[in-house]
Amino acid sequence: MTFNPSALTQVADYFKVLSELSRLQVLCSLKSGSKNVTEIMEETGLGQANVSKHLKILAQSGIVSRTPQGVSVYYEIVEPFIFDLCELVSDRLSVRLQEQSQQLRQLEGLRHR
Amino acid sequence: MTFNPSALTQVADYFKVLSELSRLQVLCSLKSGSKNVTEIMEETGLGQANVSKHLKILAQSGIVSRTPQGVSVYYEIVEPFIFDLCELVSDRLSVRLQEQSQQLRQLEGLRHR
DNA sequence: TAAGTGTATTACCATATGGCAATATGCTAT
DNA sequence: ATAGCATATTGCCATATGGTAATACACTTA
Repeated sequence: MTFNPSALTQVADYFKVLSELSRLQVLCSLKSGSKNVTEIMEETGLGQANVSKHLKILAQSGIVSRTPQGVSVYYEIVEPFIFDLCELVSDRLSVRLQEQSQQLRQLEGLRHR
Repeated sequence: MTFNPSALTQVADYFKVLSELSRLQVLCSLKSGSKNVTEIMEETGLGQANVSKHLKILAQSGIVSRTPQGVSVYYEIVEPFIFDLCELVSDRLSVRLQEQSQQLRQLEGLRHR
């Protein structure tokens, strides 16, 4: 246990924010730049209250920023770091699949002896 | 939305596994090497049923391996990659704190003009 | 000021999940 | 075979959380 409990808790909470499909969808829709709630709704297909709730969580966790602008409110990624995390995980999952199919092929080879 | 929904779901699920303090504690206790359930219980202070349940989740998600050995069952990290993820997040959180205290100092400086 | 638009909040439901006690299962040794 | 230990599973409870409809709030424009 090289991590202390408090730090571990913070790490867990960070992962928790990224552990919901809807939030990842919101983040991905913000990847191409600042957007307001309506635009995010349209791009993700999520409901208004839902998007608002998720944006609040993302803003509170410091991943996106919130800037009211006239009638609407624009949100923007302030921690592109999260996309690095997502890509690392995504890559790792790809590698897994490759390894699995590799093992499958080896099994197939054995069967035909 | 450069990610497709299916891949995003898998990424979210991966983060979900890492988003619980108890599971991170179990993983950290395994960082120093293979351990059985009792050892993990002692090191983490978690209950037996609890540890067993979390280990099942970790094994199913392919992060740890399970090898029965006599009376006991040994678990082992098979994806050290997760520690990279944790460190990245931990580092990012540290940087945040530094930035915040930096901003605080700047505010202090302004107040004393 | 009133109407309209965009966003936030509230209330509610359904579901998921962590923790725990009790029980079941599995292995070992006597 | 039986007793004993280690692990897994089950059932239960409390809590947390996502989704949605309804409502409240904020800003703009006529």
